[in-house]
Amino acid sequence: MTAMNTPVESTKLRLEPFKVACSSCNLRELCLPVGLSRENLDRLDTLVATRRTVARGETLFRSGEDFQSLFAVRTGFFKTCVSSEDGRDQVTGFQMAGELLGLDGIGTDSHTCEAVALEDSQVCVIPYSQLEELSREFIELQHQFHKIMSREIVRDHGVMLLLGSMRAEERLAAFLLNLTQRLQARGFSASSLILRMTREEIGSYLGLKLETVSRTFSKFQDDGILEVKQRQIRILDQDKLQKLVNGTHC
Amino acid sequence: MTAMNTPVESTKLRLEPFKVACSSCNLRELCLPVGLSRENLDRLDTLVATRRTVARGETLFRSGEDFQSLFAVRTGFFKTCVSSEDGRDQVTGFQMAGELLGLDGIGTDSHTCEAVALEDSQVCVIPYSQLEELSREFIELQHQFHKIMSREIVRDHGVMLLLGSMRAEERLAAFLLNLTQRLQARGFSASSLILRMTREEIGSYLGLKLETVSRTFSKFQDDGILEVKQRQIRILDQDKLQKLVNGTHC
DNA sequence: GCCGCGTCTTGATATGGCTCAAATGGCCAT
DNA sequence: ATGGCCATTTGAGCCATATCAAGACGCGGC
Repeated sequence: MTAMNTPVESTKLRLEPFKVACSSCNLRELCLPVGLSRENLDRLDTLVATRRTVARGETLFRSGEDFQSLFAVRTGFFKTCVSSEDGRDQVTGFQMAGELLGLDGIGTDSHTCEAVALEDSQVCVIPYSQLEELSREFIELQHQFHKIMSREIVRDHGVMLLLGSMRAEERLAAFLLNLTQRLQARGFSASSLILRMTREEIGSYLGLKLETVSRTFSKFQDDGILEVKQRQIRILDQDKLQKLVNGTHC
Repeated sequence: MTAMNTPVESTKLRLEPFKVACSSCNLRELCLPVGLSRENLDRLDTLVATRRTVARGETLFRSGEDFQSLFAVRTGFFKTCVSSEDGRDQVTGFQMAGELLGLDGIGTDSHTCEAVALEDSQVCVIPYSQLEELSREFIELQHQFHKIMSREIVRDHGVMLLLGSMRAEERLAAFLLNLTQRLQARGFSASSLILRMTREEIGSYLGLKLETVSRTFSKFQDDGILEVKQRQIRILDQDKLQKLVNGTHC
């Protein structure tokens, strides 16, 4: 997919100065511009003026780095990870087109997690101080921004529920349903997807070891719930997946 | 402690119309007013005009309820829980004086978790639409509010790390250190505390069963790390606790 | 086409935390 | 003080997932 830009010297920050407009972006119904009027959309365009390309495997920002901007995923796929002093780390989320990265940095003016591209990606750069300024001027932007932050908190609570009280099969089922739901909202198939992350990354997100993730995929396949060909997944029985999540397993 | 108001008909919503001022509140350095100038503090006072008393065991808001206001804990102690359709539930946090409740409601205009008082408590009511309005007027309020939301996200990521990758002892150690840190910031002892929640609630928060929590407390006592008398905890060896969290156990 | 490496699968075994069960202790209402 | 109830502790056995290990698969580079 997303076969863009030939590989160049990595780590080098690549900004695209050409004008990229929220007002004409096909993600505007999913992203920050939700709810903005035509005219306010134009104002937003003055703010979101640059894009940045991040090659697969590269880091958009790291823990400890100065926080300056939020990023909206334009194309591609990211993971975010936190790590403790002793080197343990935990994937805290996977982000796809239209989703915001960097909200963690606002609280302390420096990032507390790192964001890594899982495929060649492009993000829109949203300078935070300008976003604050603009959101003081029009209420819909303020509103939408607050909603996005709040939903991130709610999402996190959902992950806590998953990590705190679900068994391996339930976790993986919940994960797959969540992914497909989000993909579907972006116009992709509800039943067929390509995983952009490794079993280990899925495991980290779900609080499981990669072997357990792999075994659970195999079990789902044996049970006729999924067809698994490496990272290519087809969902054969959405109902069973849903029932697993709802704890209808006893 | 906090021996206030004699028990009355519960569930009944109790508002205190008398003027309560952020500007003279001893929590203003921990709470929403952080960073506000004298004069802006006065403006904030016009917004935060009522308090609400919540008796131990009562609910401040429930999942599904309309979201109208945020709440700042003035005195007392709360837990927040989310629950899945199948009745599983998960404590997502414990809140003490100066901390905000209700941020989950912004995203969908209705609460997605419930907040229960673990002791007789009092909260300041912060009407959300007025908060938005006022934070469009002065930047410091906007800034502080955003920081609070962002820190909640960062806190949640920390809990994910805990739930996803720590063992029981590490979880409990991290929990105790976090509690004492926050209590200390409020002028309480760093080494002695009274738990306001049951073993089961701690377990839910930490993704453990109550028996495991109890056993781990006992083990910490045997190891000379804690003195445990029911809910009264004294920390005898803060260093060992810290080392447990940092994974220096191998 | 073949090699090498990273990813994934699968098996065997170990174990941390869960489950079930019973006993103890505190506290409130009488 | 007494009884009853809820929270807590503790024990014994079990199970889900981790760990360790080996092999298979697939992909990019030569």
